[in-house]
Amino acid sequence: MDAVRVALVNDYEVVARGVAEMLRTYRNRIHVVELDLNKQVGEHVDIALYDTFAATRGDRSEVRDLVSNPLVGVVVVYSWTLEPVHIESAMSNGAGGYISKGLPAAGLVSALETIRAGGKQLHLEQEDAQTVIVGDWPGREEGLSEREAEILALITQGLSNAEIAERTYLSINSIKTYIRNCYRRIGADSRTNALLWGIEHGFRPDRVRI
Amino acid sequence: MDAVRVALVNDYEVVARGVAEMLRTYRNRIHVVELDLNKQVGEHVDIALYDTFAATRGDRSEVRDLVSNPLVGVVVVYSWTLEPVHIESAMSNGAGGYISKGLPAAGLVSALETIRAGGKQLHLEQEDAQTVIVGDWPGREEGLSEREAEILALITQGLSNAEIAERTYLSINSIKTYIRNCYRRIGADSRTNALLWGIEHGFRPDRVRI
DNA sequence: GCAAGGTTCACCCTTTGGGGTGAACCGCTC
DNA sequence: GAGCGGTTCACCCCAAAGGGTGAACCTTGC
Repeated sequence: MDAVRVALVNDYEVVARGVAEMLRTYRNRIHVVELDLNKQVGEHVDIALYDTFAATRGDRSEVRDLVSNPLVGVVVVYSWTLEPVHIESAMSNGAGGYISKGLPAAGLVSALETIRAGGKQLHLEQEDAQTVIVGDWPGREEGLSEREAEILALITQGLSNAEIAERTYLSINSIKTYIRNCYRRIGADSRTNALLWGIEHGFRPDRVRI
Repeated sequence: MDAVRVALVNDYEVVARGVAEMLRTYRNRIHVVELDLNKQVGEHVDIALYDTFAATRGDRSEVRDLVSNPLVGVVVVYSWTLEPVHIESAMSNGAGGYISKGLPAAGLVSALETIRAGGKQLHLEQEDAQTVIVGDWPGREEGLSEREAEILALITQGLSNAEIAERTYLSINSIKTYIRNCYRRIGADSRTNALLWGIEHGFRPDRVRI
C-alpha cells in the first residue's frame, strides 16, 4: 500500500500551495507529484485533484481534458460547493470523485485514499454525513419536482419563457404552470426573486453566458 | 526594519494554510503570528489579513470586529474580487488595505510591507495596474452612469420597477428609462440577463435577502 | 455659447410575465 | 378503484416589463 500519487490542478498559487501544504504532513500517505498552474501533468499520477476555485471556474472542458489524459488515473473534483448539480455535472463529465473543501486535512487524505481504492466517490462532509444520493436534484428538499427544478434552472440561466419552451419541447403554457408552482414552493413573487433563489441554492451552472 | 507581524483570519484550513505556506518562503520579511480559524487574535500583530473566501463571506461585522480589536494594527482584506463595491465597503468598514488574491507570493509580501509602512492601500494587480480610484462604482468601465449602476444594483437585489421607484424617490418612468439605457450598455435584453450581468460584475451585496 | 452627456419625466405602445381555472393523462399507493 | 401528485396543456385576464420618442433641466468642457 504505497502513497497515493496526486497532481494538483489549479490556476492560483495560493490555492495550490494550500493544498500541497495541507498534504505535506501526510507525505507518507499522499505524494504530491505535480503542483502546476495550468501546465500539463508530466508523469503518471493516481489522482488529479482538480480545484474548482469557488465554483467560478470548474468547467466541463477542463475536467474532460484531464480525464482524457493518459497519465491521469482518476480525476477528482475538489470544491467548495456541495450542490448536487455541480456534483452531478462533474461526475457526468468523467470525474471519478468529488471532495468538499470543507474537510480538514485528515479528511482529504482519507478521501483520496478511499477513492484510489475504488471506494466511495463523494466526500462531502466531516465523517458520518447523511449519504448524498447522486440521483438528487437541487431544490428537491424544498419540494420542487424534477421538472420544476429544471425550469427554474433555465430561468437561472436567464432564459425567457419562450426560450425555455423551445429548449424543453414543452408548450409555453406548461412552462407558465411550472413557473407558477415553482414560485409558490420557493416563496418567490417574481422572476428575479426566483433567479436569486436559484443562485443561492446551487442552480447556476459553472459558466453562464449572458 | 523587522518582519511584518501578520495574523491570518479565515474559517477554512486549506485557505489559511495556503497563505501561511505562501508566506513561509518570506519568513524573514513576514512573520505569521496566528493562523486561526475563528479564534481570537492572541498577541499584537501589525496586520490582520482577513480572507473573504471568494466573496461569499466577508461581512462588514467581521471586519469591524477585527478593526475594533486593540491587538490588531491594520485590517487588510484579502479577496478574489476586485469589484469596486466590495473594496469600497471593506474600506468604509475600517479596513486599512485591500489585496488581490490573484497576486503571486512576492506581490502579497510587498503589498503587506507597503501597507504596514503606511503606503498604498490597494494592491489589485501584478505591478503596474491602472490605479483604481476608490470613488469608482461598479460598471463604470462598461459605461454605466452612477444612476444606471444604482438602478442595476437594485434590480440585482430582486426589486421590481415600482419598488425601485419608491426607494429612489424617482418616477417609474425614469426607472424605465434608466433600465433601458442600462440594457443597451451592458447588452442585456431582459431583466434576468441584466441581473446575471450584475452578479458577475460585483453588483451583489454581501448578503441578499430574497 | 453651445455641444455632450447625465438626470428626470411623460406619453405612447407591444410583449412578456404571472395568476386563476379546468382538464386530461400517467403512475403510485393504500 | 379511489386518491394523490406529477406532467402536460388550453384559455382567459391583468399587471409588469420593455421599447420608442420627445423634452426639460443641469453640469462640464472646448
